[in-house]
Amino acid sequence: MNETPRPMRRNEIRAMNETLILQAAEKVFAEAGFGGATMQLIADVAGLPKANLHYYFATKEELYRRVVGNIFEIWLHAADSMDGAETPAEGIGAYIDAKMDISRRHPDGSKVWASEVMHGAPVIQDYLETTLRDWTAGRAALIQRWIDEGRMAPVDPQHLLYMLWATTQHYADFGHQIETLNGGKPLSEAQWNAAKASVKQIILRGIGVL
Amino acid sequence: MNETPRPMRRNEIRAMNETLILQAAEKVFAEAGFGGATMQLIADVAGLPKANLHYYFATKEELYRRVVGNIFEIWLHAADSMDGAETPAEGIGAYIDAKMDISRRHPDGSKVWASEVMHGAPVIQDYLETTLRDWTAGRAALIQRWIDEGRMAPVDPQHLLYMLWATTQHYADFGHQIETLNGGKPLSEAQWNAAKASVKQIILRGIGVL
DNA sequence: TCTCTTCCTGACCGTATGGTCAGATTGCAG
DNA sequence: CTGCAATCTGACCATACGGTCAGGAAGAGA
Repeated sequence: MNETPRPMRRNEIRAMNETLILQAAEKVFAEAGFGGATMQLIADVAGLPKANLHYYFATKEELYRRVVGNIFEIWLHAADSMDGAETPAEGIGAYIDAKMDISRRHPDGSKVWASEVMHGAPVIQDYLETTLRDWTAGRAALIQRWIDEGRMAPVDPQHLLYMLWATTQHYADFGHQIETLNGGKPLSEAQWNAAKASVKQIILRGIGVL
Repeated sequence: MNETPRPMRRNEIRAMNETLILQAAEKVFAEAGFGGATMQLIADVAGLPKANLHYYFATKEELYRRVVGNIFEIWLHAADSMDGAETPAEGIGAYIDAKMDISRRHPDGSKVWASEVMHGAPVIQDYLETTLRDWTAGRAALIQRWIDEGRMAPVDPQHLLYMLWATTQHYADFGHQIETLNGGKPLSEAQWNAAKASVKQIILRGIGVL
């Protein structure tokens, strides 16, 4: 029953508690939505008194904003895998892999993001209109270049991107449905690989690079 | 300023008000989520006093359950288009058309459904485990039959279904994102047709029937 | 017309929520 | 060791929420 006597540094305390709160918040927001989530529940999950949450994050909305921002960063960086690619098959295949991994490893964050967009993006509309718009334009141009060079079938780049987002994100957002249809059990390692293979197979053949 | 003097029949009153409330509820639940929606706001949108809502629907959860049930019916019936098909291309193409039309015509309902599943299906878990499971098994078997007959490429039927759901539903659930990336304007008639065509093109080629 | 049932609604209630604050505790610089 | 600033938290507050209810208004059947 001896307690760790080591005193904590100020920096450590702040970093640790912020992380603790953000993790708890992500989970609770994912499960209950912004409106359904309560600061009390987040505090309980984080193992801190509610008043302590308000010490680190002034309002519920500020905390929520941070959670959404975090997942948005992860989401955006998945595109790096698409850039260095030699071929369309390689680039888009890697992007699918990356986004499927996000769905698997950050299901809560994915749900929070989906929920935010679904409700009209009340707090991250500016992101959509700047960062995301630029990002999308860039990738659409890259895909269009591939098409112009005759390296893949002529499809609408925008709708291809939507399909990639939708399909990969589905495994996080509708994970509960998938789990139910899987006999109530989460997908196994092998099943995740099969899912990735299926998605890549259909889409890559669909754009004529298989 | 003359008011319509015709007295309303009992049946009419009930049917009209229930419809009015359900429509308002669908909209509000879609915009705010279950937790974020308030009976007061639904009442305002419906143009009725809040107490009147509780006369027709005892609790918020009962009202929500009805909204979810309604969209689930529509969602399930979209599969009828898949059944009478002569070829896989025809059947799956028609299913994509039907589900894209649902996304377009019932975006609010689609969002409510997505939100419900995303949050672990707290009120319609039984549907998932019975109706949806049977439905899915049936369609997967149909697709598998097509594959066995060599009429389409050998893909995992389950993951193909997920891709169909994800891609079509995306145009409703992430409609705000799509709208933002479309310069802030909703998709036009022509753009919706282009979207349908793109989705069908990629998927149908992806399963080797184009 | 009269009676019964359905429909309607303003006022009200208990509770839970987001947020505040004064004061205790604790790491840290000098 | 001392003083300061950062961290912590139980108690508290105003508000908004879901839901109730008594009593009035209005069709329906005789």
